[in-house]
Amino acid sequence: MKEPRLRRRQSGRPTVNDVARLAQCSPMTVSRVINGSSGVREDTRVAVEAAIKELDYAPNKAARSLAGVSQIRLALLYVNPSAAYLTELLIGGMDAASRLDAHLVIERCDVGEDKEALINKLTASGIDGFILPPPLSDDAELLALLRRLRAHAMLIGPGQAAAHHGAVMIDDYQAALDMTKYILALGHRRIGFIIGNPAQSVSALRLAGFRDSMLNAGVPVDEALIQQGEFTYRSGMDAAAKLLAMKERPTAIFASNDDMAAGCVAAAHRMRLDVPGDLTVCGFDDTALASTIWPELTTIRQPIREMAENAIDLLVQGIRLERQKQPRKPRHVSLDYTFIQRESDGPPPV
Amino acid sequence: MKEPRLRRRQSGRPTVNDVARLAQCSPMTVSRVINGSSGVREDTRVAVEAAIKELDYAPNKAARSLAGVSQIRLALLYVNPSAAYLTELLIGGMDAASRLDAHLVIERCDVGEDKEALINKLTASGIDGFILPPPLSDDAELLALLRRLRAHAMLIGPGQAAAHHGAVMIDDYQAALDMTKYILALGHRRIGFIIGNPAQSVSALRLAGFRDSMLNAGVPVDEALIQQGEFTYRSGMDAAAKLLAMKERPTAIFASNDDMAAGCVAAAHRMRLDVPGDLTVCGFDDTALASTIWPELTTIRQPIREMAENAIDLLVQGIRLERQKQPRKPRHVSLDYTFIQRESDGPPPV
DNA sequence: CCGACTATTGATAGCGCTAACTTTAACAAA
DNA sequence: TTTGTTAAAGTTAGCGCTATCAATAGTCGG
Repeated sequence: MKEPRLRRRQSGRPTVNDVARLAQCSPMTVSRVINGSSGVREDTRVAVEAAIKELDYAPNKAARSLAGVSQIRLALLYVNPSAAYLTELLIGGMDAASRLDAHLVIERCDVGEDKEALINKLTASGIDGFILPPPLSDDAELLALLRRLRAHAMLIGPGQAAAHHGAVMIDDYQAALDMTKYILALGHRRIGFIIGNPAQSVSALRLAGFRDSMLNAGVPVDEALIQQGEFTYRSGMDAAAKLLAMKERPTAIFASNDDMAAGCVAAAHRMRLDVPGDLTVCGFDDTALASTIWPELTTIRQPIREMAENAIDLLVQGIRLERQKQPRKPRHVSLDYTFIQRESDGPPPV
Repeated sequence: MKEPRLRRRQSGRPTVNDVARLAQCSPMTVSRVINGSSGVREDTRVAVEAAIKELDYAPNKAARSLAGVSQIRLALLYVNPSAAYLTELLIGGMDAASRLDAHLVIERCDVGEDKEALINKLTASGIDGFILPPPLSDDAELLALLRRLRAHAMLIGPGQAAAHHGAVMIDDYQAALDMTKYILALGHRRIGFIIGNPAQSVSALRLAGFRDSMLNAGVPVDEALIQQGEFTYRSGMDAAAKLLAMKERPTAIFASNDDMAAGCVAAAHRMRLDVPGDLTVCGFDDTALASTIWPELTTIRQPIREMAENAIDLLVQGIRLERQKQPRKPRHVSLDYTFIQRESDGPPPV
């Protein structure tokens, strides 16, 4: 008679069998509960869930994937590796992906690139869904392409929610409204505004928020004080130079993002204007730059990390549902922004 | 008589069995070759390797990890989520980790935090190794702690290689030497230098590079032109303000990082000095800021992504070797930096 | 030339989970 | 009662890989 071989249970972790024993059912039933399949009586499900909780059981990922539960693979596309929000996006994304047991790949998608080829390559390599941060979330061509391919996609911070894709955003309009209201409350009346890159639809929203806030306050908008920028430092600096060269110059400038606001500060300094003594400057986004420069910028913070987490949650959920033959329905969520008051604002000079 | 069940081979991918059949051996032998175990005759190994290549076989990760090859888990610690290099570090790290089939977790390690508790928690949760970017790579206490715990760690860009941990770095001394040589070649003689945060040892290396380059060129160093900074924009601005207020002010300033260099530019602009017309400013690191502001900074680029990849490669290698009972020996590699010439330098004013 | 020994290779049995199929239970219809 | 029908739970058989042990071939001294 042979000796039985040595068991080689890997970790001390409980398995489906342990749970099954405790819940007095078969491992298969436990598996069904875990995967939320139908065909489990309510009381059985409760018993199994209790056992899972008691043992602090967590399914072994390798085993599931080996047994055929195909893993969800997501691609996070980016354009500019030094975009300030990318780090937070990655951290949030990786976190959510590992929590949901999805595989996340990061892929660069440059401006000039053949996007169709890239998407096809990724789809062919088994990518089930895409996360698109700005400015890709505003790339109509890309969105149309993804729609045509019936690919799952989740947009982060798009100006307007594309009906066919899910999206996670903040209320840019309301945030700009709030910021303007704040600047008005400081006593400013001549307020300059620098519009962002017109290709990104948040630019229009932020401008609308500014306009409506002025309107609400009954302060007429001097169109000369509204300058076009393109979200770059340089464009902010140039726009501010124009504004500050006017004979009746603004006492405050609200730039549609932090880079441009930093450019405003630089322009002001070149003209020997003190910020915030002679000029209030406010930004938008709370990127690293906002708290790097001096004075640190008063701005609006977007909860980037949380947005990434939400995007991945919803995307994974959507893909899982579709795999269970449920109809697809893109979800849109709006998260709260935060007003960050720092050192670049103050009352108008007397 | 029963019908045989449906096979459920998952993907079209070849398996060990396919390789074994082609190489005319058992799957076990294939496995041995894959894992580099000893005890396989040379000609057998060659045959198996050929078969692997022919079939373009890649082992199934889930199956291996299920079968007991324990996965390597690494933690990348960071302090400041908006540190400019973090994105590149993450991208490089994720890439390498997924290529090597290691699991990477990203963990924040704040300044005030109880590092011992954090490390213990991570170790307990099965982390096998740590990646430490600056400034953690210079945190003597943390390094000593890791050494005490006999944890694997890989430092990124530390000033001096800790003997007990591996490290990936560039030659900061040589880079500073090169930059200084470049500034000298432009014709500058009165060159200001802003030292970085003294707690990070790269600061001393960069200073030494500057000094030696001046020495080599036979240009005496005016100690008044060497100012202490702390790697922040504000400190760079203040230091530059002092330098530029001198009656015989420098015609060039070499700041030990980009944030400080950006501060220098701001200080110069406030004094109505043109950069580079009246003042040359050079930075170090090529962070996003360097190409955000105007004028864009001439600086030194560190190959951050590549450094992260190397760090993970070496760390995984070290851990694998130790698991095969080989002695541990920390490896240090030095990668090439790049000199990036942009718009912030020029000949001294006449 | 034989047994002891070593270097290779092979056979077997899982790792933890789930797809596919079978059985049992439960109940309505005939 | 018998039979059909369906819901719920159980059985079986792997997924692709490797640890462990068994077998085989080759080596060497006596």
